[in-house]
Amino acid sequence: MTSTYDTLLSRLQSAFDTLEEGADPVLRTSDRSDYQANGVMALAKRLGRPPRDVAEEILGRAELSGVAAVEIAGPGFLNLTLSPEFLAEQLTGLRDDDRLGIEAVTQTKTVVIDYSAPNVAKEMHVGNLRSTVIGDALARMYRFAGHHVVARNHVGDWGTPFAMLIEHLLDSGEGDDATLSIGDLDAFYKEARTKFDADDSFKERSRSRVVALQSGDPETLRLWRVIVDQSIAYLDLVYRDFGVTLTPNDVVGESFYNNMLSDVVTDLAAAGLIVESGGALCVFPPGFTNRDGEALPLIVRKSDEGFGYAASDLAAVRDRVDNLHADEMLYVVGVPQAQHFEMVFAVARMAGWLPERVRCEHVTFGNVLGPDRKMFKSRSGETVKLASLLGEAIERADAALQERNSDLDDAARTQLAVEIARAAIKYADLSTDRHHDYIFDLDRMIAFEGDTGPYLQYAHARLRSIFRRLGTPWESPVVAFSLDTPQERHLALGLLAFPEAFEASLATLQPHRLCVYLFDLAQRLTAFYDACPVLTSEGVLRDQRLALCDLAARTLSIGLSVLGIDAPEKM
RNA sequence: GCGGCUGUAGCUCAGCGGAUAGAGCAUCGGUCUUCGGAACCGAGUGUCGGGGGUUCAAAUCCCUCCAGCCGCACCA
Repeated sequence: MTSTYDTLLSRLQSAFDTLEEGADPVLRTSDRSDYQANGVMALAKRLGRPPRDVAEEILGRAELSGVAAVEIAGPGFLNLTLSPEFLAEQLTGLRDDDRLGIEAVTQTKTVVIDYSAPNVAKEMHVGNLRSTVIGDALARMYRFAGHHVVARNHVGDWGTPFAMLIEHLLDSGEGDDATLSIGDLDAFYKEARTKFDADDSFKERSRSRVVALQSGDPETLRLWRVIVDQSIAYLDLVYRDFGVTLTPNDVVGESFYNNMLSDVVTDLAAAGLIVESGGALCVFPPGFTNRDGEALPLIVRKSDEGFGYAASDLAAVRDRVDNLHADEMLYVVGVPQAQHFEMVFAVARMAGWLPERVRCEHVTFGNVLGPDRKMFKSRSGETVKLASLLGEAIERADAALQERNSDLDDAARTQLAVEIARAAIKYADLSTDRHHDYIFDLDRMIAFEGDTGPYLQYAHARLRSIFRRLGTPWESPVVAFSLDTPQERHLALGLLAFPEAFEASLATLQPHRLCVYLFDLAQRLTAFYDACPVLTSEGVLRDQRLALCDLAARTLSIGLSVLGIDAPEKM
């Protein structure tokens, strides 16, 4: 079905086109009418005519009869009020559409989304939260839109940190390495790090160990494998706990690109892009300077002949374009890496590895802050582990559920607590503009009131309970939606706006737009719910209201699931 | 120094070229003998960091200043 917005837009567009080809009607939802078109003023300006005049002419040419009533207001706004017939028709269209008006794309693209990317030797912590949550939401949204998503979890399983770990492992005696738990590894990593920072000879040995790793020394690789295997198994558990779609198959870490790194250098050299500087092999993409105003290099091979992460990132670009046939590549990585990615993309373009047709974007995000507005840390000043974050959220959700003395048994209640906890954490992360930092406040995000994940889940569960109370399976009858109360109409308009909200959210890679939409819908819903009796109403009115409830429940369910948030049937 | 990001109601955040700047929380006041009250309705508060400029129209675009955060060659 054609969405309400698209229908209006195309009608208006035809009329605008007759005055100036391609003139933008600037169609928006409105608080003064259902929709408003603001494009007349700009057009009139270009035409050198009085705006209201132009508005009249557009009105005369737009085929809107049966669709919307239009009024010219103020300097030349077009205020559109949807006709009852059109509203009813659109709602009927939604009723029969599993996708609620969101059409699957006709051209399926292969979209490679690089996200999460923890370090395999460490436990996952808040620093990994946003990439994981935002990336997973984008992956789900792309899939729903009908694209082919290839998730890549570019874990840090290579290079100096790993060399450092192996070196430390040798120092302290390997022992029964097969029993190294991830908790041990985390402590182990910290020890190694401390030693690396304090001890120059250890640092040197680590650097040589990188080379051994990169050149495939068997003993080095054996130790490496031990650590990696355990880490991947651990990561999988965390992703499952959080309801993240990443699997071990998506783990394609830095190590994967190891055997492509020398080709990166050779091919860059062949293209005449490599410059040696201070013993390192570099590419100088134009437009990047350091603090002294000198050209800034992208170091592809370090002076110790080890490869840096620029090399593996370049190899990854080639792999994704050549072997995965990516039409679009997203890197969900924090903003501090902005310059690095700009340089990598620039070099890839210079080398001809990244064709113009491939959209390649660094999807940045801000920091997670504590209540003091500084980087979120535990009371003791340590980074907070995702497992403990979720654990605490689950405890609180569970406690809240127990207070409501529901009829759930322990197992069901615990499961529900998990779903609520995930929703709280994910929604808090997704619902603000990803560019901004946000303050992590568990009390607020897990509240059942306000703009929170649990509130949206509850809105959905309330609807589902209505249908449960019916006692018999309900199938939406053909109803003539008449929408006689303002709340019904308001809700209906909200339901019809789902496609544009979804599409805008996806097009801008900003999941928070979908969150804003869903919260607004939930508010319309509760207002409706309060003003319009459903089960106690009768006849066609009851059918109509049930149909609205059904649509709202489906919209919330799809909207939440596409964000990676569960929509429980019962709360 | 250069570059980037951020500065909107007491707090947390939407809005990013359109008509009186919105929501949640908190505060205050109401509603309803609940189709699940984990509800609804109403009220108040804003130099949209400051100052210039562009525009019929600026929180939104440009310049500048202030404040804060981040990045700026061999750690990823």
